[in-house]
Amino acid sequence: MASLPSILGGLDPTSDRAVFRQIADQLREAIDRGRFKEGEKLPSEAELVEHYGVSRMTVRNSFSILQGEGLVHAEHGRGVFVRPRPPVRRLASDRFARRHREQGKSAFIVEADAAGSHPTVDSLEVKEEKASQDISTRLGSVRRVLARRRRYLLDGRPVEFATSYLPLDIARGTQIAEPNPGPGGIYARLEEMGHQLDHFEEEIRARMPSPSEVKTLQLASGVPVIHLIRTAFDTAGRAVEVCDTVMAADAYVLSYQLPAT
Amino acid sequence: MASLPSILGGLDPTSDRAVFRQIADQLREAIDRGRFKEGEKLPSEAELVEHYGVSRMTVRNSFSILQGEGLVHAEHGRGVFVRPRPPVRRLASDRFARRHREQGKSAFIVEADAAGSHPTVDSLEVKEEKASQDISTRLGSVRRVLARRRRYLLDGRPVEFATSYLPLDIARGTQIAEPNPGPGGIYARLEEMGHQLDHFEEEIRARMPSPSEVKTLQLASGVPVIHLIRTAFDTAGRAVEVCDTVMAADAYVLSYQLPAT
DNA sequence: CACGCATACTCGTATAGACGAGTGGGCAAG
DNA sequence: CTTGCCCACTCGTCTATACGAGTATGCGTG
Repeated sequence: MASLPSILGGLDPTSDRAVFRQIADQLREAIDRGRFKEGEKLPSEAELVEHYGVSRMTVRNSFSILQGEGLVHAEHGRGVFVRPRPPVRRLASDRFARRHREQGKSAFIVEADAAGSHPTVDSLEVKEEKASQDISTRLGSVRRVLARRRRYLLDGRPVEFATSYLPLDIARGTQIAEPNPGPGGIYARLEEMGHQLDHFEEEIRARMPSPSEVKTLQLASGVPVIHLIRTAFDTAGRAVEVCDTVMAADAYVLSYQLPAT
Repeated sequence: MASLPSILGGLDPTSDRAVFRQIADQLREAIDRGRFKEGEKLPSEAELVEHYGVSRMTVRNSFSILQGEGLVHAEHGRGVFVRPRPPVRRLASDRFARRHREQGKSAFIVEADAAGSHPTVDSLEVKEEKASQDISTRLGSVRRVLARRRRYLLDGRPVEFATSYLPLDIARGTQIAEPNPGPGGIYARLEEMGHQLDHFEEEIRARMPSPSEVKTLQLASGVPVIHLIRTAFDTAGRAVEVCDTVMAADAYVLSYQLPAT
């Protein structure tokens, strides 16, 4: 690495911009310019204290800004590193097309294999429970539901946590209530059972994760989540499933096709 | 407000959870439980220093966690407040349907009026410029484009910043190159000019905002942005427009309909 | 009554120091 | 050579203090 002074400038004491912001600005610019590359270690707190002639808390303050922006992450005992951008998963709007259900494996597995990643699914929980107000409304005033929870990982990294809710009168006693719903997933089962699927509605929000989401998805600070709520409707117009998904935003690009009519 | 001890508990010195995290946890829980309501002022730093018997930096550290989560925001000289959740704008997948173009006003104005908000559009800039690598690719290897930039505000609050890019051979010299593209917007003009629209593709990402986005959208800390890139295709299969939009994530819910076929 | 100023309270910025805990490399003992 | 320990370096947590700057309130002056 080049010497610090050649990468980072000095402070402007006449500026009304706070010192820790100036330092953050310089580090951010250096990262943007590629002076520090992905995964690379930034100068240590002590080095920056030396370089800028400020106190350690001021340097830490600068780092915390960059952390909040999702640009860097700190590792205890090792240093502060430029956060690598993980490979993203692209979700296309035809991902639930019937033709994709005809294979044996789930969409997640097929897709990850094709991308050369190693997919895993865990935290499987299937149980009956009371429907929340929101889920009840979306499913048309049901009291209790079958909930299927699972977590998806790519190369060991959790990227998505999803819960499917189905009305009991549809799901109880069927293979949908089993841990393994069989080839093609629950949508294939629903169609076999006569609930011909008509369309899906997806609602998308983005926000910062709750502490429990940080834990479940092992999120670095400064990484938002995409919250997607999908409702599946059958040809009778009935909502037959609601799937609530929380995704690590840095691992996903969602893609949709809209008709112009 | 009830007394502090009745709302916030004490610290657990035996816990290995850091003190500032414990304090953040207690404040978060109090907010979640509604003990502090939206827009309400939290106890001041000094009060919490007193209550917990810790130093001020520790309390500030706790606040900075909650700020990063987007739960609270600080106002210099006033206090720290529970961040109110602003009214959201719902974008439906039929928002570009032809029937919506037949009115004189833009979709944004119509929709906001209906919701009882006061809409504004500003920062209008229309100019020819060199296409970025990405835009060029999306539009099919064009060198230069017409760029239309504008910012949308609801009740004075910026919520969205958008730039449309069009190939010069389509846009140059037409009303699309004027500040006011006329009733129904540029999509209406494109269709009048023979570019019958066939479908749109939208790509959605979520991430933390850059400093310039924080400024333009006046974002509070802890608010991510939704980055949406839409490409419009005509019936000849040509990409006739790319619209790059950055939205304050707390102001939007996107909604899509997908066919099940 | 209206205005302006003093003042107390708020958060913002910065310093200096202390100790703890995780990491990794080097060195010494086996 | 291998093992295990020590040490240097890293970030994590916390205290105590100081001054600055924005806000709001009340009081006194005009």
